[in-house]
Amino acid sequence: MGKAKNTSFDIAYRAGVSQSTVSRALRNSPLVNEETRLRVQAIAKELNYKVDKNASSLRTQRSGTIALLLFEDPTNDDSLINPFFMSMLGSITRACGNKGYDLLVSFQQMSHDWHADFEDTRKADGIILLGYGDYTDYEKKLIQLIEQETHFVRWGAEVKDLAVVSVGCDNFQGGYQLTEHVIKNNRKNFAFLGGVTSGSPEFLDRYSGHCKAQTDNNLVVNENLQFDAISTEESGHNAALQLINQGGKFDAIMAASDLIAVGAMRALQENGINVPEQVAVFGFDDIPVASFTFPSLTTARQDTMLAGELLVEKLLALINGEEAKTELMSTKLIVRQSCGS
Amino acid sequence: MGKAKNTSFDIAYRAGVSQSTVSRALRNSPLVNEETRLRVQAIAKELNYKVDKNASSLRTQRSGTIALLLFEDPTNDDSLINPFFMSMLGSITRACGNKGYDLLVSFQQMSHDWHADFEDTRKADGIILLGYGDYTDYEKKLIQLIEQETHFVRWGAEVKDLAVVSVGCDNFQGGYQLTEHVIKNNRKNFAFLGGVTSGSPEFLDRYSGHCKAQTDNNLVVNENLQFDAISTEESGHNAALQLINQGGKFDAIMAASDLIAVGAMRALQENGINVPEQVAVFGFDDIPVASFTFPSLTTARQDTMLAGELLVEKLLALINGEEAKTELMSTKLIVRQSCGS
DNA sequence: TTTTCTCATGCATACGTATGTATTTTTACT
DNA sequence: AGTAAAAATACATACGTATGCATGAGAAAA
Repeated sequence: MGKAKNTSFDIAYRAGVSQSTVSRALRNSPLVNEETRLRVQAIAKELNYKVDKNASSLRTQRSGTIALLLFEDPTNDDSLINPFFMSMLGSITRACGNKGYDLLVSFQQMSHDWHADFEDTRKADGIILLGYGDYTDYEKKLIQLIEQETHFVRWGAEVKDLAVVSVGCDNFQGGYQLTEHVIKNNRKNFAFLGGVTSGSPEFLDRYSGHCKAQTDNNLVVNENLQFDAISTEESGHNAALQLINQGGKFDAIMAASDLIAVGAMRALQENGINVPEQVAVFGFDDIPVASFTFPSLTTARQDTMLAGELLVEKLLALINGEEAKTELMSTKLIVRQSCGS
Repeated sequence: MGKAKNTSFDIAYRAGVSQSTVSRALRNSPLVNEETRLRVQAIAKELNYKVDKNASSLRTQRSGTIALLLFEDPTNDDSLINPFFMSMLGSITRACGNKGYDLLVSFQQMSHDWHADFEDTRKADGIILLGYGDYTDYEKKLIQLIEQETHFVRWGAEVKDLAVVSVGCDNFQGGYQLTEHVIKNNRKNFAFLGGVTSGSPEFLDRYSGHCKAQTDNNLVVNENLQFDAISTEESGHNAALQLINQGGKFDAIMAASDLIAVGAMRALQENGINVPEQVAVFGFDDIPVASFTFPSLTTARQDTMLAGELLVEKLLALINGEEAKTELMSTKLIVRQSCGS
């Protein structure tokens, strides 16, 4: 039963060397003779010895871990997490793995007083912030993080006037591209579902691109056809009902996100409005659901794989004291059935 | 610039006490006078002092962290992760948070030689295993974990003859319940899409329940209408095409998972077969997509919230040297449109 | 006043590793 | 062979915390 864990001293004893030599041998230090190194490594493997990360981290002041803070909408108290962020989570996990880092995941309520002390406690070397949310408190927190000299990067639109490294997609371009595509399909009267005045700047950028595409094509933006919505199916459903009930004409709906689009399509179908014949609908994100809806959803894809890699890459640069710049990725138009041929 | 991190010694100095008193005060030890405790805590807060988790873990041999190993299908090399497990991940994260534990997430290929040394390296106090997969190598690994006295629990069907704590859902009951429901809707000729002989025992249990419901209702199981599929939309699509082409009659399809069902519905619609009028389709899991498909999918819900809580609860019990038993959760029939009224 | 006990605090140490410095061994050169 | 340089190894220490043990200050008891 005396199953005390092996330490580097045990390995040292068996190999007939000192503990320091063991440590160096296992880290492939050039200071140690090749023969001894191989012998030590063989013994370590035989005894199934694993370096104690706590001791190692304590000594080196490096944890080899990155923390991911995922902000949830407080509205979703059930387990349904925004699928887009889930996808991001997947790619970030992979990117971390490729770089030899572990990933600590923490869900937080944006509204609550979230804790980002993973670096203070030395549990992580840096932090990735993910999730839309109320920007008023958010910025305060960012400033706090900067003051504490925490290493972090974030997903989303650029934060102006703050020395924050962000990775985001070009929401303006995405909105423009989508709208232009639908205009070419002979739609002229656009409605927009998504919070523009309040809420996330991402939605505002999408809306701006959406409007610019219209004016560039000699269409007049009808601001009465814009209805606020947050990124849930239900909210999209509600907004679409408002739109339907207000009476004005429209033959296309841009939803600020795919979830909103899905909810909007449901509302339209419930009201006997045919998609895409009567009304074209398109979203943003290209979440997995988008290809399975009926009709399948035309949308703008954000490259989550690339995003994850960039986030991790830039964070590691910061951790290593290097420079890192905010980066905007372009989106890709995904044409499916919901906007006609 | 000399921004050396505060240690408990710094707090001690300011408070005019010893480091040990600081440590005790911060951990609310009854050994320390209330007045001093409050004073120390106030100073710690003022200096934004955070306990160094590495040092703490090294000393206590407890990390306060749980590792989650998520196995992916090697087929999915793009970022699309099984949405069911994503949902589980969400609930596990939450459950960990509620218990004051951090969560380390690691994606692994079941086929590769996965590493589960988080406990050996003291990065985690225990491990949760999640994901279906090839069981041949899997069991070997489990045995290895047991031999190393690693604390772990897993999601899935009970593993017989092994002292492993599992949390799973009653796949047999779920298959039975679903099938019985559809039989009541006057369907008589069932097809089944999902790997039964090879692959995960979960699918086999669902199939068994499915068959039992038929025989209990005086129907004859047609084994020719069973086609293998893994849990992806594409695989479901392929299996359904095989089913359609083989010529035999069927008026209902049970898919071993929702993703398979979604793919099957696509295949049916492509072939002009109406769901649910001509063929009823039902799945298993109740992934988010299930409610957004057209027609929306009748399925069996696994309570991922409860599952996550149970997994964490049982793992913590094991870590604390207490007993923990394997537990089977019942599924809930979710009636939607894909099987008729 | 002396003794005993309780309560609060300080001292000393160990957790397991990584690394600067000192020491020994080997090699190279005169 | 003798010395200098290089290579390989050992020694010693620090990372920051938690905790057993010793100590000190009062309070209560004698």
